[in-house]
Amino acid sequence: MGIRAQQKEKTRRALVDAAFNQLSAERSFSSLSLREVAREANIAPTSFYRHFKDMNELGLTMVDEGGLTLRQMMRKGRQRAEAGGSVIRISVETFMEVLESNPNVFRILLHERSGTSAPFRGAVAREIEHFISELAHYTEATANRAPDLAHAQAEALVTLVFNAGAAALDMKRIDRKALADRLVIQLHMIAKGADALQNKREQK
Amino acid sequence: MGIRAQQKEKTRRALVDAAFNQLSAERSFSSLSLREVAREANIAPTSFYRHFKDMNELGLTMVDEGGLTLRQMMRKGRQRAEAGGSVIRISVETFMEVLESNPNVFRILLHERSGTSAPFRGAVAREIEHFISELAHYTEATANRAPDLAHAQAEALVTLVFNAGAAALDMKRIDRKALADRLVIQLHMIAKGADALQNKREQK
DNA sequence: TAGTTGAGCGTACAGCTGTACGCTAATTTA
DNA sequence: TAAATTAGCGTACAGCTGTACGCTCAACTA
Repeated sequence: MGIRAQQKEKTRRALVDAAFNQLSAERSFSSLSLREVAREANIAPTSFYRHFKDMNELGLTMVDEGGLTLRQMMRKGRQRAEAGGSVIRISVETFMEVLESNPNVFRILLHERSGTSAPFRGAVAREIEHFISELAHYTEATANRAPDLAHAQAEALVTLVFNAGAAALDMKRIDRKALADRLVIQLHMIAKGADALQNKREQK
Repeated sequence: MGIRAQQKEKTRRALVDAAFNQLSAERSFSSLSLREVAREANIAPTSFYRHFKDMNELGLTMVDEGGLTLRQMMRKGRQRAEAGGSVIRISVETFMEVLESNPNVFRILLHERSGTSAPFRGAVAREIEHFISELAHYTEATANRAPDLAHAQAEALVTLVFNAGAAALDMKRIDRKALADRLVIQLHMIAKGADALQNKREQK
C-alpha cells in the first residue's frame, strides 16, 4: 500500500476511533456532531468529507465493526465451551469480558436502536439478527432443538444478555457481579423452559 | 382553581403533549430542542421557562407519566387475568394494546436509557424497577415463588416484553402478530423454567 | 522528469440553538 | 379600587452546527 493510501487509512481510523471514544453513558452516537468528531481526530471539519459522506456513514462503519466484535465473541465462546463446563456460565463470562474491553462498541449496538436514521437502525438490527440466528443454529445442532423453538430461545437469550450488558456498562464492578449472577439464573430458566417445551412436542 | 392557574396548566400540558408528539422512530427525546417543543406548543421559546427549568425537567415529567401508564397497565392486566384464561397471553395482549394507544410514552421508557443525563436515566430505571418488583410480588403470591427467583423471573419477563414492544413500535401490524406469538413462546419458556428451578430447590 | 491527483486546510455563511432582559396586560390580592 | 403578581412575548446575542469553495503541496503516474 502506498504512502498516500496508508496515511488516508490512518486518518480514517482516527475518525472512527474519535467517534467511539466520545461515546459514554451521557453521550449517544446520534448526539455527536461532525465537528466534534473531527476535532477529536485532529482534523479540519471539512476534511471529514474525504472519508465519509456524512455522520450517518461513519455510524454504519461503526456498526460494521460492532458486528465483527460479535462474531469474534461467538467464536471465543464456542472455543471455551468445547473445553467443557457450564455453557451458560462460560457464555456470560465471555460476554462480560468482551463487553468490558469494548464498551463503546456495545453502546452503539445496544443504545442506538432508535433516534437515528432508518438505514442505521436497520444495520444494527441486522447485526443482532445475524448473531441470533448463528446462536439458534448452534442450539439446533447441539440440543437437537426444533428450528422455531431454537430461534425463539436464541432471541430471548440474546435479548436478556444484551440488556444486562447495557445495564452493566454503567455499573461498578461489584454490582456487575450481582447482575451477572441473576443473568445466569435467567438463562437457566430459558434453557429449562425450552427443554420442557421441546419435550412436550415430542410426546405428542 | 383560578382562571390563571387553569390557563397555566393548559399551556404546561400543551408543552408535554408537544414533546410526546414529536417522538418517533427517528426522533428521540434527547434530540428534541427546547425551541422545537415550544414551536409545536404554539408558545414563544422563552415562555417555556415559565413551566420547566430546562428540557431535562420536561423529560422527567414525561417519565413520570410513563410510570403512571405502566401502573394502569398492570391493573388492567390483573383484572383481565382474574376473569380467567392464559395469564401470559392476556398479559401480552394487554401490553400490546397499551403500547398501541401510547406509543410515545413507551418510546421514552424504552429508548431513552442512555444518551441523556444521569437523573433522567435514573428516573427511567426506577420506573421500570418499580414495575418489575410489583410483578415479582404478584408472582411470589400467586405461584408461591421464592423471592429471588420471583424477581429474576419478573425481570426477565419485563425485559423480553419491553424489548419486543420496542421492536413492535415501528412494525406493520402483521409483523407485530408474529412477534407477539414468538413472545408468548418465550414467556412460556421462562414460566416453565422458573417452575423447574423452584421445584429443584424444594426437593433438596 | 513533467503533469495529475487528492488529502487536508482556512475562510465564509446561513441556520439553528439556549437564554438574558425588559415589556405588556390580564388576573389576583389587599 | 389600587397595587402586586405573573404568563407570555419580542428582541437580542453569542455559540454552535453542516457544508460550499478554493487553495496548497506531497504523493502518484506516465
